Amino acid sequence: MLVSTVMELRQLEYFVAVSEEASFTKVAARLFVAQPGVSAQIRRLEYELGQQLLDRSGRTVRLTEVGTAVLGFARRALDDVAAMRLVDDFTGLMRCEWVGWWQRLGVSRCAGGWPC
Amino acid sequence: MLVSTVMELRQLEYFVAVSEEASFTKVAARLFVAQPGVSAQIRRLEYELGQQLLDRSGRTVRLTEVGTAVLGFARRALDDVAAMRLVDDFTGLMRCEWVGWWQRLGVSRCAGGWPC
DNA sequence: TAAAAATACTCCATAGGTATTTTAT
DNA sequence: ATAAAATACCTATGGAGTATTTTTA
Repeated sequence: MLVSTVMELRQLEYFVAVSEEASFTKVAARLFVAQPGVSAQIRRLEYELGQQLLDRSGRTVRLTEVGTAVLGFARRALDDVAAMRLVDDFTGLMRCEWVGWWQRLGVSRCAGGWPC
Repeated sequence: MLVSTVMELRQLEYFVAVSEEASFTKVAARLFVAQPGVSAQIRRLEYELGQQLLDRSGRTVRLTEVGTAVLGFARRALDDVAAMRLVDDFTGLMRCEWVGWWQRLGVSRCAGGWPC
């Protein structure tokens, strides 16, 4: 029984992945973790938000209305974390060559203040 | 000795708080946790990013150049998570009355596609 | 009946607390 | 000397794995 939880980035990663794969099992394989772990983490995320994000009835997993809205913010949060990892060790500026690579992945937002 | 870590939202919260309070001890008091926990979490964050975010030499804690850059993305990630919690249970749309409150806190970005 | 998700359970990593030491002014 | 951060140590929570059951088309 769930009592209290603290949202974790891992939960957002799993949720975003499931929204793409439409399958807990496939996500588990893709992320090299066990399927029950994916189920448990996403369940905790839903519990913390107090809302059902995924519709598990039916053979394929589908996003709920709420899940669709939450997904956008989850992606943005993960994008921010990804950008955080691209800060240059020395200058504190974004590494432009990496930003290019990063943008090719479809990340659309620009942090502003970049030297590029 | 640190071996492997997974970034957590708690670490970002602590880091942002320390950047505001300029003190591990004050943040611990403000967040109702013990000071060594704050130290440990921020140390893990620095370890994972491979970069020093805070300058602890001197009486007051100061952001490094890198820390300043990372701080912006940490704030954005936490803003995204905050927005995630404002998705309406039923409609999947942002609760506008809450967005107003939220914006008053100084959160500047707009998710787009809001009904308001 | 076959697939996929949920549940039961066990174990171990680690987050956090208390106590103490180190460091810097 | 004092205040703040780091370190040491201990405990307990919970994250992840394996095995199994439930559910749905």
